[in-house]
Amino acid sequence: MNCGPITKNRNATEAKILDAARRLFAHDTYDNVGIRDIASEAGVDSALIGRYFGSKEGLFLEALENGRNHPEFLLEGRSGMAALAAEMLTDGPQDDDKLVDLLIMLNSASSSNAACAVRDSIETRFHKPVAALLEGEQCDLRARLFGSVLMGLAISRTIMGPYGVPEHEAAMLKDRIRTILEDALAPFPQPGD
Amino acid sequence: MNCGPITKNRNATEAKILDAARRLFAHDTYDNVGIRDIASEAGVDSALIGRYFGSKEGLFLEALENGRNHPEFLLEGRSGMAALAAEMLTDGPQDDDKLVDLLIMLNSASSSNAACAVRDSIETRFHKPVAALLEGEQCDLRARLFGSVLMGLAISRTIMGPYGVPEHEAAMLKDRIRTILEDALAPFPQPGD
DNA sequence: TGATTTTGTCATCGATTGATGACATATTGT
DNA sequence: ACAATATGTCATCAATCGATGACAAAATCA
Repeated sequence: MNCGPITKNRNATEAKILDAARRLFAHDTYDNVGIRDIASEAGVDSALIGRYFGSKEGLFLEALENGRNHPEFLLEGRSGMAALAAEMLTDGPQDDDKLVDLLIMLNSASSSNAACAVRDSIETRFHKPVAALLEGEQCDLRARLFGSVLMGLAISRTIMGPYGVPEHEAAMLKDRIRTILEDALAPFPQPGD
Repeated sequence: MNCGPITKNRNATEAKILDAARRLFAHDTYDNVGIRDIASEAGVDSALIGRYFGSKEGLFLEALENGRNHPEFLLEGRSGMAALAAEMLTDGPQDDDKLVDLLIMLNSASSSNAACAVRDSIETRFHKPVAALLEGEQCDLRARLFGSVLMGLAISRTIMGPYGVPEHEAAMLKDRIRTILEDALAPFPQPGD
């Protein structure tokens, strides 16, 4: 087992950087995460970020698109999607891979420096896939509504801390969140109804 | 009428700064709004911000607490609150005073530099008053849920632009948002139900 | 082993930020 | 009118940011 201190390895270093970046970007804004923070978290020199990823923005984009394309909960159908989201937002480790993808997008959405990239990413990797799962009219609008609500829940959890609810009430909260998210996804009443 | 160019007037200058600050903070993050931006928007020298408000953070706090205490829609009862929020978030001028108070809080919630102040403000000036209007159990939790959803809707509107929906579908969207917000506020089912 | 390339380190750049003291100008009070 | 104060302007500071070139060390290959 070559577990000794393999000192120089580009692939491993890139992975460490990317990992650290995803971890930090999931907990703070694009502007508030510096390349020195990332480098420090990754245990490498900050110059390597520029060398391997071109720029901070390049690293951010990589971190943004490195997640599993189409987060798993998108594959679970409409109500499963809401249920899983509710589950993730109430308990579960905040570093859950499924959440990280979302949080990276959502946290930095309001950083105007990254807004363009984030907006594209949200549109391409979130709204579109979600809308594609829906039936009926106004799929895009309903997908966006779903995303908006989810964004609020995620940011609130990140900023104000987890909802501190006793065990037996957490189930009710999850149910409520699930209801809300399903509401956001539900078709609008049609004239013919 | 003394409408001539009254050149030096501290009160008027402070008001101009505060106005500009509220306008800018309502459209962008705390970190992304510089004191030079504010000064430029207000048409004054940036040094006056430090002189009159102590620091950028001082100005931000002032802008945060300068709003009408208890936004009007908080006085309308639970369903009126949701309805008004839906109205504000879908159409209406984005500079509506009632919205500005909210947007200042919500936009900068994810800026860790202002997070502490914003968290306090959201807690004191939003969650608490909302919770006080509710009946039944878990008022604090339901108020926070309401705030979370509202935050998502507001940020989404700020970042991704207004929901571009045709006139006759906007009503459905407003209805849906109102439903969602009322859901967030509704009491949890009790064991005795 | 010695030459070459890859990988990591360090120092520093220019730009930007919030902040502040020195100075100029207007207002106020006598 | 003149001094005293209040208000506004300007230049500049230290700190931080992302970025980058010069150099050192390790890995690779002949």
